[in-house]
This record gives sequence, C-alpha cells and structure tokens, in this order.
Amino acid sequence: MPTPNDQHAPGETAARDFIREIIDEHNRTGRFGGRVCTRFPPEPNGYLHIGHAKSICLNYGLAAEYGGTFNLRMDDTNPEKEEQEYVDSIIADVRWLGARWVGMRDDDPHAGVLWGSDYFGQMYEWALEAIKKGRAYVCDLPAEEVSKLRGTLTAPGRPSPYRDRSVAENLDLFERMRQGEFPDGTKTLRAKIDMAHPNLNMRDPVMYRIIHATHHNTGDQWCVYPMYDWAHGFEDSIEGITHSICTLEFENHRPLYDWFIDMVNEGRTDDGSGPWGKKIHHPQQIEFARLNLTYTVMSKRRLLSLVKEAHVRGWDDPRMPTIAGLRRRGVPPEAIREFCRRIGVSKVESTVDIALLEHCVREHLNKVAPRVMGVLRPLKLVIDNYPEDQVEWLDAINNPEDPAAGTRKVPFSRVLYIEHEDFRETPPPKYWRLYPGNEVRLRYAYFVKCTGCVKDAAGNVVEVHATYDSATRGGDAPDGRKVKSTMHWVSVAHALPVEVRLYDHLFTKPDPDDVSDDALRAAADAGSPLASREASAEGPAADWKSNLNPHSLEVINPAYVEPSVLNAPLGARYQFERHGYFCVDEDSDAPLSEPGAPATGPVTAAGSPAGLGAAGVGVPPDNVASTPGPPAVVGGRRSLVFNRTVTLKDTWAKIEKKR
RNA sequence: UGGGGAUUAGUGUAACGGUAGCACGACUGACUCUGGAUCAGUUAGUCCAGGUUCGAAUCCUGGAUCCCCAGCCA
Repeated sequence: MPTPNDQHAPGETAARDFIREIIDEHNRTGRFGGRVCTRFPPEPNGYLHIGHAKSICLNYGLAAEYGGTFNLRMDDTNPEKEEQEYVDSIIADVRWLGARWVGMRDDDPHAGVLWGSDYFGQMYEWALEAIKKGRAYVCDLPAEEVSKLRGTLTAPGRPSPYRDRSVAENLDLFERMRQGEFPDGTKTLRAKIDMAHPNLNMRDPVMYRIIHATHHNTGDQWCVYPMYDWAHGFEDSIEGITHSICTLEFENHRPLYDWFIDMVNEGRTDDGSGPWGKKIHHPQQIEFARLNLTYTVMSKRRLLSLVKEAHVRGWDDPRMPTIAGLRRRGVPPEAIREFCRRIGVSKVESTVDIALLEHCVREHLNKVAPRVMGVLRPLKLVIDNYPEDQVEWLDAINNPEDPAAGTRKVPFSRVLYIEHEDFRETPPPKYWRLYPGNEVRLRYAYFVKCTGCVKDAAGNVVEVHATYDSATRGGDAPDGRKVKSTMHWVSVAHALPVEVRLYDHLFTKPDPDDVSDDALRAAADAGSPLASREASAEGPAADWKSNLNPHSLEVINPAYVEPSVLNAPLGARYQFERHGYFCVDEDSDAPLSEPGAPATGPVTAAGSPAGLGAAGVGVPPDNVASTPGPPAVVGGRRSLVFNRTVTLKDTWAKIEKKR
C-alpha cells in the first residue's frame, strides 16, 4: 500500500499482477472511463486478520496507484451475526493499517464508513422491479424443501410449485413480507432463473429472507433482509465501484452478480428514456486467492472458537493472526504492508511461509527499534576486583542502524545479571561466551575474564565470578587484543523487573489440519489401515485443535531490563539486544510521567516509530562518576509487561539444535 | 463429459514463442562491540504424455492432481 512513508520508487510499488493487467486493459479500452474505484467490504461478524490485510492492501493500493478512490463498507445484510464490537474493531484496524477511505477523518473514527444496509430501500425498489419483470417470485417452501428441489451437483433441480404466481400476487405477498405479516422462514423472494442450471447458484437463488431481528444500523426498520448475492452487486453499483475484488470462492457467484445487474438494466436505457429509466453501473468482479499462512489458522469460524474456548486470551491475543493480535504483539503496520506487497496476488491457492512475515517484521524493526539490554534468565555475575559501591553510567548506542537515534547512559556496577546461557562451566566446541579462563566483552562496558562459579547443593550454577580490566572501559582494549564474544548485561541494583511474554507459533505443525499422526494411530486402533479421513464426522478439520502448541506462550517474571525503559509508552517497540524485538503490552501500568505521550490504547498512527522518546528518561545526566547509593530511577515503581514480537536470528541456537 | 478455477526450486512470485529470474528459507564464507545487521556465494523448478515450431513454462491435443459450489451465511 503506497503511503508517503513507503520507500518504494513510483512504479515499483507492486508487480504487474493479473488484476493490474485487467485494469490496464480496462483503461486502454475505456471500459470505466479510466476510473478505478475499489472497496473493502467486510461483514462485521468477526475481527479482521492478516488475510483481510492482503485484501485491504490490494484494494487500497490499487486506488492509490491509479489515482482512484477506496471505500470502506460494512457488508451488513445479516442482523443475526453482526455486532457493534466488530464494526468498531474493523474500522480501527483498517485505519491502523494505513488505508485511507473516502470521507475518512481523524476526529471521528466512523466518518465516511459506508453501510450496505443504507441501500436496503433502493434494493427493495429493484426487487419490486424484478417481480414486475417476471424475474422473481415469492416462494412458500420451507428451507428443507428448497434444498430438496435444488437437485445435486450432477442432477438438475425441479421448480418450486410457487414459481408461476402472478405478478400481482407476488407484489402483494412481498409487500406483506416486508410489513412483518409472516414469521421467519415461512417465505422467501427468489429469482426465477433456471432450476437445471449447472451452476447451483443460478437455480432460483433466494434474494430475500424474513428475519425479525434488530439490525445494528437500521434497527427494526426491516424484517426482510437481502442475501449476499442480491445485495453485493448493488452495493458496488450504487457506490460506482469499478473493480469488485473478492476471493476465489465467489467465482461461482459472478454469473449471478452479473445476472442481477443485467436484470435491472433490462429495459433501461443510457439516457433514461423508457419505462424503467437509466441503466445502472455494472462493476467488474475479479477473484483472487485468499492468504493462508503456515502454523496458523485463518477462518473466522476457527478464530472465533479459539477465542470462545479460551485457547487464547481474546481476539487481540498476540498469538492470533488478527490485525488486533499482530498490533498488540508489536508488529508494525509497515511490516504487514511490505509482507502483502511481497506475497503478490494470483489465483493460485497457496500457503505462505510465516517466516516471510517474520522477515518483514525484523527488516522494519531493525531500522527503527531502539536497542536496550534485557536479561531474560538471570545469572549473577560478580566482578570481584570492581569497587563495591562504584557505579558508572556508560554510553550506549541506541540504534547502530540509525546514528540519529543517539546514545543513552546505562549503569554499570560490581554485581550484574547476565544471561544464564551465556555461561558454561565446560564449554562445547565453538562456544565463545563466558567460561572459566575465558575473556569476553560486556557490551559498552569492560572486558571481563571468568575466574569461576558458585554452585548450589544440587550442582546448579548460581553465581559466576570474574575480574575486569579497567583499561578496557567502554569496551575497547588499548592493547588491541580481541575477544570472541560480546555479552549483554544489567546492573542488579539498577535493573527493572518486568514481565516478559514469549510467543511461539500457535500450532506445532505448518498445516494445523495435518493430523496424519493421529489418524494413523486411530486407524491402528480401529484395526483398519484406511480409517484415516473418515475417522471422525468432520474429518481432519475436527482435530486441528490437537495441533495447538502447548508452549505458544511462556511467561517470564521477573526478567530484568536496563532502567532506560522505565517510562516507555504503551506499545513502544524495542530490540532487546541478542534476543529479539519486544513491545510494551497494554497490561502495563501507564508511564509514570508522560510529556504528552499517548498514555493508553494501541500504538497510534501507522508508522510512528514508538519508543525512542523513552530512551534516556529517568537516567541521571552526566553522572558518569561514582555515585554511591541507589540512583534516582529506582524511586519510581511501574509494572511493565513486554511482548516478544519476534526473535532475532540466532545462529548459535541453530548450531546447538543440530547437536 | 455437472459447473467453475488452478498447477514454475522447500515456500511465494516473475518470465505473455527467444538466456527460466526475484524474494523468503536452507547451507558456505567474509565482516562485526548484538553468534544481530551487512556483504559475497551455494542449493534447488516449468504436473505428465504427445504435437506445432528453427525455438514452447508460454500455442494445440489428451491425461493427472488439487481447490470451490447442493445456507433462508458472507
């Protein structure tokens, strides 16, 4: 999605995918007079996920590239499934992603949002017209009977006994349906097309059903509600959408989409002369393949059940592929946009490796996230020859990728926390970190040489000892000697205890539907070698939850972070050096003192590189000399929670894993 | 012969009758005050069988496999 913040040169915003080729062709032939108007039409019955992000980036991106317009429209034709909570989350998510819809304003989140339900009146008029043209009829058949008469994939259907009612009777009945005279399910308005059509969607599809329910937008104004097929094309038509882009499963619906609009246009003229008036706009529906991602599920139904059955903590759980979940996890909108740009658009059903998303997240955060030192699994390191009460505030670089990010001070003292895995009493080959006799660098501080360790009764290492070389202050040896390893650390006396939440894939398998192991076992139990897919009523789909990763969330409390993050705003993103990217979760207390910083709510505008403002806050300036006693920063108390967005690449972990 | 759609390295995506390329992943190596980042390199592909052509991923014929459709959901 091109925005002023993106760094793509004009023209290389996206590849020439098949949709852009179609649009180019339309522009060549003048089909829409050079206009490009797109829309994103979610049904407010769930939270948006990264698959929707693909669609949003596509639709908004096309409008932006071709100098067209982009609408955000709630496709709210079913009052029984739709809720205000979903409406609000959808609007917030689209905004956060960075799409700008027609009529969007910053002071009113709902400004410019369109509603399919606002067109119900016009659609009703067209339904009347369909009846008058002999193209629609009121059918009294209950749902099961309609289903029976529809036929099968290979056998034609049979006509409803009500198919040949007179226009007058149909008009009367439909009006009485609207008046609320009939209970739910007793009557429908159906299109009169072809009960033997090879495309099942064309076998007299239902246009309206009776639902006595309060609609979130229209209240109790209606008790007949249009079906998707009847409504969607008209919503597009009314808004002047040129390219109605949807997913592959709607390909079978395109003939109906076109049929309904052509039906209305039957008898109409370009100049409006004649009994029916002027022709209505006919958009082009184009279908593309929805996004699938490894190690996760994407359907609304499944996401809903994860929430309802409490496998996750909510729609915005950082393990969810929802936009809200990704945002809370710390994924920046720029990364999502870049991801959507890279995966492209095609008609091939595919599953994208989640590693690509993670790559895009790292790529962006590497450029903008301030660095900080944090110890997740602490081990005490005592520098025996360092003065007991001495504290030095050392200079640390905020972001080596961005010199403008400046530096900060970090406190160094005699007793530190280092990472437990950064010490080994007996090092394996290629291990360059701390072990007895080995010298390493403490980042921005000193070279230290390990002298030994202390163990508890069970033989666990509980404390490591070392001596430092005072000539290496800042991290460079004047004699030019090298060390193989640089380690992060935190001063025990100054460390900020925080909660850290480590996330892993939600599922243990790339394809959560892959229950082959279980199926084989079940087959063996049943004594049948072929009992796999049919083993359960729903097939493998019923068992996908058996692949949930029991270790998808690991909570560390406390972990210890350098004091500079004390006043980090909610949502601020950091790199914990050598660990990964982390962001301040909204479960944290508000910052102790925030000079106009956004105190609550999700990270605000797209791309605001949250976080840097916090660096340095609470650190005594120029206090480089020894300062006995606790520094000022420890005076404040704040409960901080960090989410790990994504790990850094870790080649050592790879080496270890291979052993 | 129900209809519709799709098949290019492990994954995603280009090439539109003329050298099968890019990205991610994996693997080497260089460099490094993050075993990060960066840089260099390696790996590996046109679903199958015929045909047309000087030349086919691309055109033709036949086949295979996968996905979607029998909601008064969208």
